[in-house]
Amino acid sequence: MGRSPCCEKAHTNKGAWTKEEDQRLIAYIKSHGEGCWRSLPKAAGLLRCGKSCRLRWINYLRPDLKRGNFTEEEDELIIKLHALLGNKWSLIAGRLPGRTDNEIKNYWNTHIKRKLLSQGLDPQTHRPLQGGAAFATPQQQEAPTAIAKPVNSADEGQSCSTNLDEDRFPDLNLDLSISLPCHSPKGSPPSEGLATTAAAAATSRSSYSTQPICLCCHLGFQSSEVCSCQTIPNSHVYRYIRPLEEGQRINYSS
DNA sequence: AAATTTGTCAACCGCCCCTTC
DNA sequence: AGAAGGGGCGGTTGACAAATT
Repeated sequence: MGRSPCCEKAHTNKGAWTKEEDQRLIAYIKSHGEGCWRSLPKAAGLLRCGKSCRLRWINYLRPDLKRGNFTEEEDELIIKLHALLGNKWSLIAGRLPGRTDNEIKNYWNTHIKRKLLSQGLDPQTHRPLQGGAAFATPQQQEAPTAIAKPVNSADEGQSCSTNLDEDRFPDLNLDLSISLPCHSPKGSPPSEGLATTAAAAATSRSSYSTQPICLCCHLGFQSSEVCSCQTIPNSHVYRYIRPLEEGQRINYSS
């Protein structure tokens, strides 16, 4: 019994994608859209596993990808989001438009981990390593005992914010009970946008709150260019983060 | 210049969750 | 209600490039 394999492995290519395969995949998705990944390879004339096609598209071929080096602002956002969410790369990626979970995961493992270690921080817990007093971000340096507790499976979807956390980490609200507005007119779902879908998914099992929540504000970016919650006329519309324009920087000054 | 080490990142693997029947 | 299928996620691997010896 058991499950059938996701594809016929004997007749599929593996390894690096060729330009021709890329072109085939792009052309197919352009004309048919993203659909059933399982049947896509055959339909597109590709000798690839459907999962492989999906991964290639999402991580490399998608037109809205940002590419290029991570900015300092993105660094800080990743660190803060990781402190909140743990290794939930897809959720973190959802707050960084143009970045993929794979890209962020790689970046974390190759750069940020080392950066945190050099600052005397445990990359997993964000707590100071033995006897260390260093902190990850300039803002965190202002709260030398602040510790962000990563979400674990037990408390995922529940509020993890405490008064103690708020005292320790004034600029980083750890309340993860981000949720859909229960008073949303006609029960309309959160609006479009990359950033909203992940958040909605992350909270789909949690209780509903009555206040719209801006993740930017929660992460201490409320006065930055990134945060546009103040300017959104419809308070029912969730815009956790606005994509940075090319070369745009977050203004930390408050 | 060649050999070795280290770093980076695209891609794969296996598991889990959600949806459908 | 439960099994099966499909998509998505996180961890890991391996190929390649760059740096060092």
